[in-house]
Amino acid sequence: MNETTAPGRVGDVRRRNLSLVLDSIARTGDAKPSRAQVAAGTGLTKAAVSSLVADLVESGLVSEVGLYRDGERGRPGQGLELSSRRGVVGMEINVDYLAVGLVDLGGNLRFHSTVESRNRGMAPAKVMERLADLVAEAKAAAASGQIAILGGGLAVPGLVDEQRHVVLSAPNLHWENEQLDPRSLLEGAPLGVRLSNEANSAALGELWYGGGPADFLYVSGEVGVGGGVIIGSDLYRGPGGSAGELGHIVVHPEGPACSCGGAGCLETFAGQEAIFEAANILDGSLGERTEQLLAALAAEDPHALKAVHDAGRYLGVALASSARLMDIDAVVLGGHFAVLAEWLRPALLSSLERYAPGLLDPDSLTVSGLEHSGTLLGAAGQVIRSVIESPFEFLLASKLA
Amino acid sequence: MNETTAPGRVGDVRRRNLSLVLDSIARTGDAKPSRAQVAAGTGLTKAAVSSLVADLVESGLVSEVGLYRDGERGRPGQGLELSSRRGVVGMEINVDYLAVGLVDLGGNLRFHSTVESRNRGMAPAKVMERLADLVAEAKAAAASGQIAILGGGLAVPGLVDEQRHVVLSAPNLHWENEQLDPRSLLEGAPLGVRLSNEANSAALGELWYGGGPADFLYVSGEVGVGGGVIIGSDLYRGPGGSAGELGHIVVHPEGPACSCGGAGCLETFAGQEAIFEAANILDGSLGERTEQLLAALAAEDPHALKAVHDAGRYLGVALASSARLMDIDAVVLGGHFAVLAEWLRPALLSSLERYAPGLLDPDSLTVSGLEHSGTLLGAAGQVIRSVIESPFEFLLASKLA
DNA sequence: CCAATTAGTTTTCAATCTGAACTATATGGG
DNA sequence: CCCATATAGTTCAGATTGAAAACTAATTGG
Repeated sequence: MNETTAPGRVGDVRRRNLSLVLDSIARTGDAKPSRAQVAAGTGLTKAAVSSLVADLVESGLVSEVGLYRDGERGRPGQGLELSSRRGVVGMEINVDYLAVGLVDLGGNLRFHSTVESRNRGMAPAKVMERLADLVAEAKAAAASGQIAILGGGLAVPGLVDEQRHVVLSAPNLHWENEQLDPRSLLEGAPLGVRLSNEANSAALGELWYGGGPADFLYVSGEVGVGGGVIIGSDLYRGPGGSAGELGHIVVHPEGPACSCGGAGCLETFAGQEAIFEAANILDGSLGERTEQLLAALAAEDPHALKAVHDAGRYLGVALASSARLMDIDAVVLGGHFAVLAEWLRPALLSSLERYAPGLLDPDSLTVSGLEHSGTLLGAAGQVIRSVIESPFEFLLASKLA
Repeated sequence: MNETTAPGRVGDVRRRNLSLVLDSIARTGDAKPSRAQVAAGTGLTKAAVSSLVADLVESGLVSEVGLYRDGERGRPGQGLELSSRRGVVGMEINVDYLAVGLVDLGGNLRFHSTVESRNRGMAPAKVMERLADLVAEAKAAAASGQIAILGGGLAVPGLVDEQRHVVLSAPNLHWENEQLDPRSLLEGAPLGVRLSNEANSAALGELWYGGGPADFLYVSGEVGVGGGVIIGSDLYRGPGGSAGELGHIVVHPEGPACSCGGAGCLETFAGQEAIFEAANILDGSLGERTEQLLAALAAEDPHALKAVHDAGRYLGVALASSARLMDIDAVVLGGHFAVLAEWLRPALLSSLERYAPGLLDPDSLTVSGLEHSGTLLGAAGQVIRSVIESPFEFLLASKLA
């Protein structure tokens, strides 16, 4: 007898409606809706919205921004917006860089800083130390902008246990079962720091801040090939929280061994290392090799062209299978794949047409426009969304404090 | 601005709790819990449960079944159960047979009948006519058992549009965009007839009535290879309702053309036709050929052994990819695969170990125990679940009638 | 036969939304 | 300048609903 659902109480109605109102304000975004508009948009009465908004304003999540005047007759409304005085720190640890950003509740990136850092093989504690320096900059920016930091989101290129703050496996960093202490980066932030997977966060960034559709597969070609599955405007995490491993879909049963222990995985054909190797580009940092690859492609070097063509072809195999299995009809390319999109796209589309004809409209294969801030925005966005989805808990916490 | 969520009203609490109570009674199943036990199980007060149960009893969904006595002191409770006087008709159209069953709200199969019928290429209207004869038997059984028929579920081996009652594509029946009128099979049933995919229904049958875990992939080897994805004790349907197409995962990029227009799909290696062909068993009906195959396997015929071994190997490729992508760690084999499990299993397990080492525990690869009634139970079960999940709507409807 | 125990009902209360009436503040025509 | 009109937002009565506690019902066991 699994004791699943909690009983409905009268008070639940308010929890839900607080979230509904907050979400409505968040969606309307720059339009800064009045209470009356929120009422119309949500289906609640003006009376209920007034009462709900009062709580949200008191908690500091929502602020009134002057009068709303549209030339019409009648009393003007008070514009409402998610407070720009509350923010979340987005953080990213990747193989060759660290990045930090400050995102306000409205989703505006108020501060952003990236530093190169060869993190592969570096001890997690050391990396966290470097990250703390960057976070200090973000804190300073928050202080000067009078932005209260509510929490943070930290994205890493690997599987994570969100609850226990453990990086279970990040092969490209050479990390395995590393216990982190991300909370210490932002002491005093009421919502703490949320650990997440880099590709999943990038997918969510695309969804919330990049204009992504309600359902899509996000494929990130970093050193590994990561993925994020967005279904119904939500991240599909899977029962154990590690769904979306597009890089380890088997695309050729006789393919080479993969770092995951399997064989024939997409990553062995379309990972950065695999592409560089096939293109015969072996020297330099990742950034330098990317430059060389782009130059070779521009010069129509046959090795480079074939390397990218093959990557696109196998990416097509993986996406055809995934799209069929999960019934998804849109794909967003990120990371390395976004950079290579021009050359990758034709091979990918023809591969999709071969293995799953008619399944994906070419127009629904798009490239992320967020570039390097997508992961950051997504990591921070998860904390922002958690507030929008359960403001009641936040209200309670802020009332106690 | 997508107008998504409806506002929470005070009355929603009762809707939810009606469902909670009904679900609690359904789960407890044969134990026939008292109101006090339901209260303890749900977290509601006895007062609330009393009031909720009163509505459910009045509607006929729940019945009181005498006194509950356990030898303890104190007033005995009234046992509660889902009414055995309310039933749903499960129906299945498959390539070579038709089946009908009558399932009461408690999930008991009260009547079951199957007839052979070569439906491949037959006009849908003709098939529905034959099905109606079987349904008449089920109606008679319901009448003699004083069971009121609330609705029906009809499963077909193909993609369906549940809302419009259209079979979009059932290649093995040679049906394409066929408009059915399943409602006419059960006129007067308040909940109508729900059209569903065969593999999805079988997966749900396994979940509700076959003891399946909360998360698993169901693979049904019928003429085609179908699949159902169960996540969090619910069917994953996908944005367009056609998720779970395990049969069309690409398992070899140089594989043969598939009936779906693609190439290298699992179905071209592990579908019944493919296995029979590889085993060199070419004559007779599907049932006869299955007998021949089993005999050949028992006789250790090398063609037959290799055919099944290859099917298992490619099934492993597809399951490794799917399990990784969706983060699922259990598999249930149904249909043909259940019949062949003894020979299929070793190849499948070694394939899984090769392509996704450590991902699936061998113990979590199981065989469906429901045999041919799984699909039927699942098809009917969907209607039963819809009542359990929103009894309020049912109460309203039955009050109007 | 009565104390103890458990089941189920009744009563009172608080939370919360709806709907209608009311107040507040703007525009625009005479 | 003033007032009709229109829109925003607030206040208040009414309805629904579950929690909590008191109460009634039915059984066991000494």
